[in-house]
Amino acid sequence: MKLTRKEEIVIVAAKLFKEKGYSAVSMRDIAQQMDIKAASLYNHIKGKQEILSSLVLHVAEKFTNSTQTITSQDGTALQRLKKLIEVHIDITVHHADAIAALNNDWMHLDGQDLLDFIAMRDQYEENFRSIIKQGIQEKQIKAKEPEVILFSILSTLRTLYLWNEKRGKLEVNVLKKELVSVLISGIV
Amino acid sequence: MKLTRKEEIVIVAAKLFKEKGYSAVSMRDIAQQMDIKAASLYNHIKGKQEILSSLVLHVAEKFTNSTQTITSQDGTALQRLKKLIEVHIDITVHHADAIAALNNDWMHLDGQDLLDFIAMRDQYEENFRSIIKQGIQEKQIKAKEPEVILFSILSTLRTLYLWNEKRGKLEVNVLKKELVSVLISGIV
DNA sequence: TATTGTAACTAACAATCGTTAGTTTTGTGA
DNA sequence: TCACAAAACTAACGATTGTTAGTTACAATA
Repeated sequence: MKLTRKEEIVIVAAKLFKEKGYSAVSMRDIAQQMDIKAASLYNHIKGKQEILSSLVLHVAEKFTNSTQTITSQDGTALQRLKKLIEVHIDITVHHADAIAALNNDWMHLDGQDLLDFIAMRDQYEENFRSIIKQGIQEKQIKAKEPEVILFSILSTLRTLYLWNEKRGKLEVNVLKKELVSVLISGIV
Repeated sequence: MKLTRKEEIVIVAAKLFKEKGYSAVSMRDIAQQMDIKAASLYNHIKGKQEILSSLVLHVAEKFTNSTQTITSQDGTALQRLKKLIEVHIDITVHHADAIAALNNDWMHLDGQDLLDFIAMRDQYEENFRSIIKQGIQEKQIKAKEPEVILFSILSTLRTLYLWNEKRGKLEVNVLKKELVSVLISGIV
């Protein structure tokens, strides 16, 4: 499980991007954090943009792939929705830094990378939406405005990366159970 | 209701910050959007930092003040929690651009402004937390991990600014009612 | 030992950044 | 009409940006 030098750079950069955002982090910042000079980075990567796109597209693909699997599974809409939430939590816990960039810096992607990202993002969202609508049709989910439900769940999941450090003692499986319960059944 | 030139600048800057983030927006970008040259901005503001702090601290104070009022009101914890959510929605709908900066660019504040912001943010969060804990004690709210409940509600509220454009047809009062219902009573 | 590929280095580039100084235009009230 | 303040302008500054060119240090392999 030895990391390539490029992978090390991407990981270090992700931490910095999370703190200050892509635009506020310079190549010299990244280099300093790796104890080398900025020019040396270019032995391993094409440029700053490549760091961002490696970071963002890699984890975006992870989301897309996991989603596809679940959507084509058996069970009720509500069961698939729960499963979707759990998988999102799993990925978030294991890629918190990359998800910070995905959430906050995706607009700094350029060209085809940007188009690819938006396509995956839209597809991911559409997946959630259709499952929620199925749930309403099957009368498992309240006949509320589906967009409000979608927005509420996605907001919580997308911001989870911020909360991952403070999670602390709370084990992942407990977090999953509690969060699914709060999102699905409410708090009263 | 005539705006000062400084207020115009802050409003224009807020829109740009929302799109690309504080660091990626140059003074020349802001100036261009106002059809003047970058140097002319300095007749009205001290610098780029002042734009950010005007933007962020102003709306942060609005949140803080509204919160204080509600916390010292009568009623059950659950009623106060609902009221808190509604007020948050109100402020968000009317200051969506400023809230983008508050969410994503607060770390670029400097000196006392940064300290003031963090203090207000922590206080706001603590307010929500204590009301939730009261609700659990009064057995109106499920005895779930209070941090999970807090996180779930705050995440949704904080991300609402993103969703404000797509809200479109949905009227503010309907949004409030639906969102409070989803956050409190769940979706099943 | 000689060779080769990896990964670091120094130095510098053009472009852009926030900002300042000094000057000119524009609008308003006496 | 004149005076003054508000708000624009041009030009330029030093610093920092991402990146390139060319060179050197070091380890593994033949």
